[in-house]
Amino acid sequence: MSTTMRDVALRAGVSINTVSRVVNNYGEITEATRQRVMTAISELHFRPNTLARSLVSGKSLSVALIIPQITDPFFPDVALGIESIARQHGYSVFQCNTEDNAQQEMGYIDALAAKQIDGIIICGSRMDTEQLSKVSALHPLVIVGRSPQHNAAVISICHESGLFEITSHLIRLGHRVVGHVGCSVGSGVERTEGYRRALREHDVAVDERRVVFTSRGAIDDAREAARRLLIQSPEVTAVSCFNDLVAIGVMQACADLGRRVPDDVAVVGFDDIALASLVTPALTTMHVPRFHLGEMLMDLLLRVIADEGIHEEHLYVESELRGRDSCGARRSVAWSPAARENKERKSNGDPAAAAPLEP
Amino acid sequence: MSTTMRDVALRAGVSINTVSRVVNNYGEITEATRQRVMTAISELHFRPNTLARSLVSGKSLSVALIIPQITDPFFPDVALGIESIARQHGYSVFQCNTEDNAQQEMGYIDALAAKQIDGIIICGSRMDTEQLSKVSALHPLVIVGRSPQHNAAVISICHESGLFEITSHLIRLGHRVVGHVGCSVGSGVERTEGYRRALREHDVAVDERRVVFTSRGAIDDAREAARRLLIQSPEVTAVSCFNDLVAIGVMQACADLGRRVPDDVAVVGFDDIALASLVTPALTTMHVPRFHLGEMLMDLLLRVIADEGIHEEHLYVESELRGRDSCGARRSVAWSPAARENKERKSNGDPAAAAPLEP
DNA sequence: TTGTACGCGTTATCAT
DNA sequence: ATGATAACGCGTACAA
Repeated sequence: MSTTMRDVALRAGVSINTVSRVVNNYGEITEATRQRVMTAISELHFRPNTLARSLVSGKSLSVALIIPQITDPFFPDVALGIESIARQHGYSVFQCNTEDNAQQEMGYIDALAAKQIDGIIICGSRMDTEQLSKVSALHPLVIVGRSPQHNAAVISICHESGLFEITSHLIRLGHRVVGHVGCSVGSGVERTEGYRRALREHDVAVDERRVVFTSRGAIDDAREAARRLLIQSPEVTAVSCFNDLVAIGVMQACADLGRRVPDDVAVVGFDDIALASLVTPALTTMHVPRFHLGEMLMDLLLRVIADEGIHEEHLYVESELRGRDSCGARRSVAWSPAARENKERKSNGDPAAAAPLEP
Repeated sequence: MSTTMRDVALRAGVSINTVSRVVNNYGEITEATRQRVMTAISELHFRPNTLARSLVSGKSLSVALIIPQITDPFFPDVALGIESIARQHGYSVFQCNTEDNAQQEMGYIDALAAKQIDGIIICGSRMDTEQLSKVSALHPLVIVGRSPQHNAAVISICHESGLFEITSHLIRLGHRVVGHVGCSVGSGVERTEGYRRALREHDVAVDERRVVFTSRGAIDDAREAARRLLIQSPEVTAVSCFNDLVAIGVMQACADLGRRVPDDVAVVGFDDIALASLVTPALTTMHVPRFHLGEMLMDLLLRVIADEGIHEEHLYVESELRGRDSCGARRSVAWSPAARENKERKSNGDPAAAAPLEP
């Protein structure tokens, strides 16, 4: 067992209380005794027992980060931002992967409550709105990326408007038959809705046969789903996707079927994970500032913890179009004069790279 | 504040002790009182306070995972394996990113000790051998990927023999001028040594001007380093790398300098992160079973925790050659008849894919 | 300025 | 079979 305040007190010839005072810089002490205590502390390598401290204070100085899949490259960046702010404030972070399983997510929340966690951050929850409300009523909680009203603190990525923007981008490039590979869980619903709105607002027909879904947003699933889409609706000239991983699956499906990207099919993603700029062709996508999102999440959680009681607050992180090569030139189209010029440049970059669209 | 055993005891009309008994299935109790307590527990939603429990038991049921960079795709897989086993045994995992900083690493260890952590897993430590020994003497510790003797429990990736194997693979393909982009920290030293041994054992001259280093094993650094290498030693026809990220940096540098991969320069990586099979050309690399490594680490840590006292044990995880496209055909070389055949196939796959080499 | 005593929520030893 | 009671290590009114 490690050394306790008792040991230090004995060694320094003072009471336990005095030790506590110097450890916490509280009350008044003679410089002499403070020194005696200090040396005793360092001689014995004393570290206050956080457990005992937490037991009396009621604060454990630890929070939990619940994510569906740490292996999805989206989350590590967020996790790093969270940990960075947490560290600065003396908080530790429990890592909780739910493996996309709502059951496991609830199991974690239960276990964490028993651990006297001070707060919880949930990214990409697999629970429903009602469950989240309940959790929010019981624990300081910050969630990311769901609809606004949870009587909770939430930071949203602009899913709907993001997919609206990038799908609009495809339409402006001249595409009239735009498919979509979505995700049936989490933020997938909102993102797909943005796709639909873009088509509607630009008077492009929405045909639900050109919309397919993956259940996990993983590359392999997407490859299969995209294969179905491209075979059933070979007329699509562009595909907007739930996220970058899905987009990469779509590009693989294109390769499988002998369709060239971007010449035959333009593909766009979402999130701008590192992978997006490394695949060939480099993926046009919406950049989401993930590290910063993590920082915002932890900052907000600290405020929620400080306020006792329900803390309703809703923030947004803006995403930003990153034009690359995967939706480069469009085949000649009467509609857009720009398309002609683009054709000359072949797939040498997306026009948006030069002139980003306004939101 | 949450409900305590006291509350339950009051409600059920029994003593606190009795509640403790039913919660922990210990001692003998009448079925009647057990039921009374059980209903009180569920009515009040009682969860035992882990902090208090830990304070008396001396075990916190939580461990820490220390890694240099969660954003390096190598680590999330390991983390997932660790968490998977940890969960099964009721342990929680603290996430600790050191940002490649030994100082921060030590800071974490200090803080964790105060948190009464039951054990620590360190991947890719930035501390030196002596510091690690000290830590190992103080806490149940498992480390990964350093030299055998730390009077600690360690699981090693076969760095040296892995790079030996893959570099040998390049030589067998006919390459006689093989460069190397290494990493100056962590396991980089051993890996580079494997590269050197491969050259020596195959009677290929080792020329240190063809060896350059990155300080972090990141893509951008590697791109710069490789640029230097390719300009200073344009005669190299193959490059073996510290890891996949570095290999990708090397491929980028090749693109920058107009050298084609694999036609002009063959490139091989290490680790087989998801990215490796997604870049173009797909990267030939050594596959490291990361999830399984994570499982082994946590299993071992549990044994270390069970044994009190120093636990010396040394396990290995084998890596395995994954032949892909990045070191495909070799230009005609008198030495190897196979090279000729390969030439016909162009870069349609690495020979190793069909016939993996024996270790 | 310093020490005493009690409580945080639980487990465990000893009575009853 | 159940109930007092004393730890576990620390914070903090309150007393000295």
